[in-house]
Amino acid sequence: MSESENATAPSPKPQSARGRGPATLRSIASVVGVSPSAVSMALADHPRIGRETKEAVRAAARDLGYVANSAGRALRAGRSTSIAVVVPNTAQHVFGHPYFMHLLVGVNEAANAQDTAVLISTNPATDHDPAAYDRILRSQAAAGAIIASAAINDPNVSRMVDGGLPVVLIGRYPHLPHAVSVGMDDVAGAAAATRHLIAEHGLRRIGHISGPLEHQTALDRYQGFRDAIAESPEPCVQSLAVGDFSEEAGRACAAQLLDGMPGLQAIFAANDEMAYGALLELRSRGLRVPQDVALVGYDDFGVSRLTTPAITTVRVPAEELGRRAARRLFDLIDGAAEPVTHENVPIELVARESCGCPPD
Amino acid sequence: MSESENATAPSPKPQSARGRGPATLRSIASVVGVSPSAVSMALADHPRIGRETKEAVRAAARDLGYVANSAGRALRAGRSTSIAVVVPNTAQHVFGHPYFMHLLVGVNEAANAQDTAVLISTNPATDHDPAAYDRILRSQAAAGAIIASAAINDPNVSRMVDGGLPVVLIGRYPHLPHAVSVGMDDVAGAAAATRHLIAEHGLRRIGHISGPLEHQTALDRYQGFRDAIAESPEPCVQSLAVGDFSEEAGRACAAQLLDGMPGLQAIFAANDEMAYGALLELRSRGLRVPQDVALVGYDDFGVSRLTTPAITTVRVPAEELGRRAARRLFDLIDGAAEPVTHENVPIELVARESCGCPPD
DNA sequence: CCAGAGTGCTCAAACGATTGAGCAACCGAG
DNA sequence: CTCGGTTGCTCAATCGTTTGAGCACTCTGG
Repeated sequence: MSESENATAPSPKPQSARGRGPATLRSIASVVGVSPSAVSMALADHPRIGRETKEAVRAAARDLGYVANSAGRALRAGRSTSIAVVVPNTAQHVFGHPYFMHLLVGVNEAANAQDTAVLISTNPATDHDPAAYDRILRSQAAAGAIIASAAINDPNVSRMVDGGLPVVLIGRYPHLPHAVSVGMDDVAGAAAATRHLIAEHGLRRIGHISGPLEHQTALDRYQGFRDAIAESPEPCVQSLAVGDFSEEAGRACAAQLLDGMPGLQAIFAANDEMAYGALLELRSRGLRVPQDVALVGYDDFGVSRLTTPAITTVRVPAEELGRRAARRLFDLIDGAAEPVTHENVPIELVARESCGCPPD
Repeated sequence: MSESENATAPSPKPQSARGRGPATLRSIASVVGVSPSAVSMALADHPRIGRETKEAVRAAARDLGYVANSAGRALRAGRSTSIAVVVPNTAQHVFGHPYFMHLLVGVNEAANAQDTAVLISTNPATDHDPAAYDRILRSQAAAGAIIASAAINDPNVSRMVDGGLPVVLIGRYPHLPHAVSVGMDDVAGAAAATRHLIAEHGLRRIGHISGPLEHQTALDRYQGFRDAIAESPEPCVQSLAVGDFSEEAGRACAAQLLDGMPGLQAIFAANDEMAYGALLELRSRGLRVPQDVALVGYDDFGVSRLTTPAITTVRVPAEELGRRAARRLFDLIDGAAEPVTHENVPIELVARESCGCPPD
């Protein structure tokens, strides 16, 4: 009541246009001398706003460094301007894994292109909690979510997929056929790796160190391994040890394979960490890699390149995975026609030394 | 049945309590039969709300899976419930660096404890843009920011520090004495590493591969290197090559040091990536590590542990850095008395094989 | 029987952005 | 001169949450 816009009211209230705090539509409005609505419409390039007004508004917005308040916009629009990247199980080795970081780089890039912020969401160590990411999503802090590295049986995943929020899964989820997901062909990748050992290096007695079998990725890589063995023209002997993607497990599983299978010629590990563990075990037994036992890993996030010998591996294009997942999520959010439910990014065998190939 | 409870208004408005979409204060209110205000106060455990009402509200909130809409809350409160982690310069080697990920783990942990979301903010590749993170902060999507790995001369940093938003810097910023920062004593760390080469292994001719000297971290590590040389009871000879923290630079700088300083006995690299590059160069010249040339790195994010020989390094507690930075940021946001402007987390020398110490 | 205190709620306003409805001014055609 | 259309804005309501003010009621002491 004691207020007005362009008037020079001597009221003590600091309701001034150029007051402290970030610029708002109102502050621009009072500078330009129009209503906040007009400012909003001008910035949106609404046809019913005059050219001069638009120019004046844009100039004032630039001068004041105006950026729309995200809470106000989200509240009105009914949806946030952020997307969330969700990592359901925060075992340290998951969130801390380089895979996740590469994913994030890709997601971030795609999100930047859409002027969208990226929210990281994970569980605290105590998993009896109703899940931190659940709260983030229910609070509508994110317009959608990308879910990475979930176990097959994680009930949270299907709950979120059915939760009404746009969700893109990373990986393959055959038991959730209606879910949108972006993954890679792990079966083909693992088969290629195994076939390389068989066909290029003539190895016949091969052990596989798999990941935990409640992860689809572990299942698929094991499947690819068996496929390659089965399709081999020469008869091959296979063996399996189940690990948990950790270096320690790789070491223990390698020991198990070596003890259980005389004349073992090669080990294919479902990720590089375990391959490195296997390398340590082989080395400690005085076995040479690749001369005595050949070794192949999976992932190629830097680990495998650094070891001596460098580990032959299958490159997982995590960054591309993140990029595509984000783009798909934006399609979902924008309600674009979306018949595609699963997309694979190409994988690639990276032959280094541990399989017996010549060093570079 | 699609209508409100106590009012039998025949209006066609689908204002029903249990309508589609997420639960709101209003929907709880109409279930319980009180006003939205009462619900809000009940959930906040306000003393002026009766015990029975509180219980009914809490039960209804639980049943409906109510989580406060973050946009509404942020708008009303005038501040977001997220914090941002900002990485000003997105050269791939910065955002993609494991350091960043460890930082994120720590930040995330502390943020989870405060029911706060973590926003990742970085620049797209094209840096002519007014900066993506700038927009995030100006849009008030975050209540505060943690800024990681900024160059000394990055004008964005001081702008953000002075921008009114609570900001915690990671690292040491001697030219921004009023800024709150969390870092580590790189001078001491580098001195310890260098001193180890001098005192434990008796080396006297030592080269340093530094990072880009517009980074305080690079300056401090170089300073520590020189301090250790200067304080040595035996006269030492030093030499410097300036890199950019990349493996390629490490390799080139190692070549430069080897060519420029006859009888070089040791190399101290300002990070592990460059130490690894140096290792490759030494190896390609047929020089043995550590017998011919000893090698020390800095960071300990996994790389240095994996190489052969494993690289002696200085452990940077990135996770702890992130944790403390987040906690300090919450202090700032909550307006806690905050005289402390800089805090150091302890560093630790990790002696492995590349310096000449016995393997494990 | 009434003042005063205490209890338990409701009301209304506010945060900032957006948008359908509406209104005033003007122009050209009839 | 008036009617219809167009232009260029303003108004008011809305999103969901929070909170100071206020209202109705009960209890207690005098």
